[in-house]
Amino acid sequence: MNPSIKKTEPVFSISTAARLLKISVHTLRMYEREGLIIPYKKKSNQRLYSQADLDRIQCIRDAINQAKISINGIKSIYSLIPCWDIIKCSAEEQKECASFNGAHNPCWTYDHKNVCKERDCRTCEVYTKYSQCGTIKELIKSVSR
Amino acid sequence: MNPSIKKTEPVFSISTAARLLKISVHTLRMYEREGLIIPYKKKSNQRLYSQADLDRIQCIRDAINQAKISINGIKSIYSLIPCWDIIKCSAEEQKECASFNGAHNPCWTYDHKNVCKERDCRTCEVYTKYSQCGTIKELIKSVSR
DNA sequence: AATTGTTGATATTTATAAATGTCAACTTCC
DNA sequence: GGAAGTTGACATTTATAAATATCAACAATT
Repeated sequence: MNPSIKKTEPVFSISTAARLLKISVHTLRMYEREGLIIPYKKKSNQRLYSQADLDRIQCIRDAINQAKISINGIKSIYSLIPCWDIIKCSAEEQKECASFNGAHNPCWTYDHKNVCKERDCRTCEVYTKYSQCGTIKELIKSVSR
Repeated sequence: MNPSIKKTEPVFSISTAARLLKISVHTLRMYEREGLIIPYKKKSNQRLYSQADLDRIQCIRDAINQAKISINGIKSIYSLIPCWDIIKCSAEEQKECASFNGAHNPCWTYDHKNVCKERDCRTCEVYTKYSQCGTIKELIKSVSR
C-alpha cells in the first residue's frame, strides 16, 4: 500500500471495497444500515471507504462468520463501549445521554447532544478504537482501576 | 412465591424449570453446554434450578428471541465482564488468567487458578451479577472512573 | 451523450443457529 | 419394584439471520 496515503483517508469506492473484502456491495450497505460502519459520503451521497474502514469491516465479518456473533450481538457489544469515559462527558451530560442510560445500540446510531454534537462520529475515538478486532475488552480494562 | 425460600436456593427440577420457562429440557441443557448457565448439581448429577437461575435464563431467552443476539454473542458479552476488578485479583494473577488476557468466552467456562480456584462460579459475583437483564453496562460504569 | 457505477427499496435465496426428537442407561421416589 | 423423571449422545427439524437478486432513478467518467 502507498504509505503516503493515510489509513483513514476515504479513497475506495463501494465496488472497490467490496472487491477487496470479497463481499457484495449489498452487504456493505447492509452493515451501514445496521449501524456497524460509517463510510465517508461525498456531496453526491456516494460512499468512500478508507483502509481503516476495510480493516474494521473485516473484523465485523470475522465476528459474524468465524465467531458466529449475530449483527445484533455486535451492536450490543459496541453499545458497551464506555464512551462517557473516552470523551469525558460531564455528569450533567451523562444524565440526558441515551448511550449512557442503558442503550442497546452503538452510541453513534443515536442523535447527539452536548459534547458529542460537535463531533463527527466517523472520526470519533469511540467509533475508531474498534477498527482493530477485539479491542473492546482492552478498552474496558483501561478505564477500570 | 414463598418468601422463606431464598432466590438462590436450588429447588426446581429440570422439568419444572422447563415448564415454568415454557421451554424444553433440551434447551436448558443446551444453554448449560454452551456455558451460559451453571445449574446446581446433586451428588447424583441431576440438575436443580433456583429462582435466580430462572430469572437469568429468562434474560438469556429475551436476548436470543427479542434482541436477536446469538448464543455466541451472549458468550462474548459475558466475556467482557471485568471479573479482574470484581474479585480484585492481583496483577500477578491477571498475568496468567485466560479471562483477563483476551478470552472470548465467559470466565466461568475456563479452568481456574489463584483466587478463582477457591470460588464456586455458580455463587461468584461475576456470574450472579448478570442474573438481572442488562446489568453489564452498569457493571462497566461502576468500575470506570 | 453514452457507458459504467451508485443509490435506496423491495423481494428472494441460502446458510445455519436454535430448538426438538429419539434413544438406552441410570435415578428417584411412591 | 415399578412408574416417572433424568442423563448424555446423536440425529433431525424449523425458524430466521445473512447474503443476494432485481429494479428504476440518479451520478460519474470518458
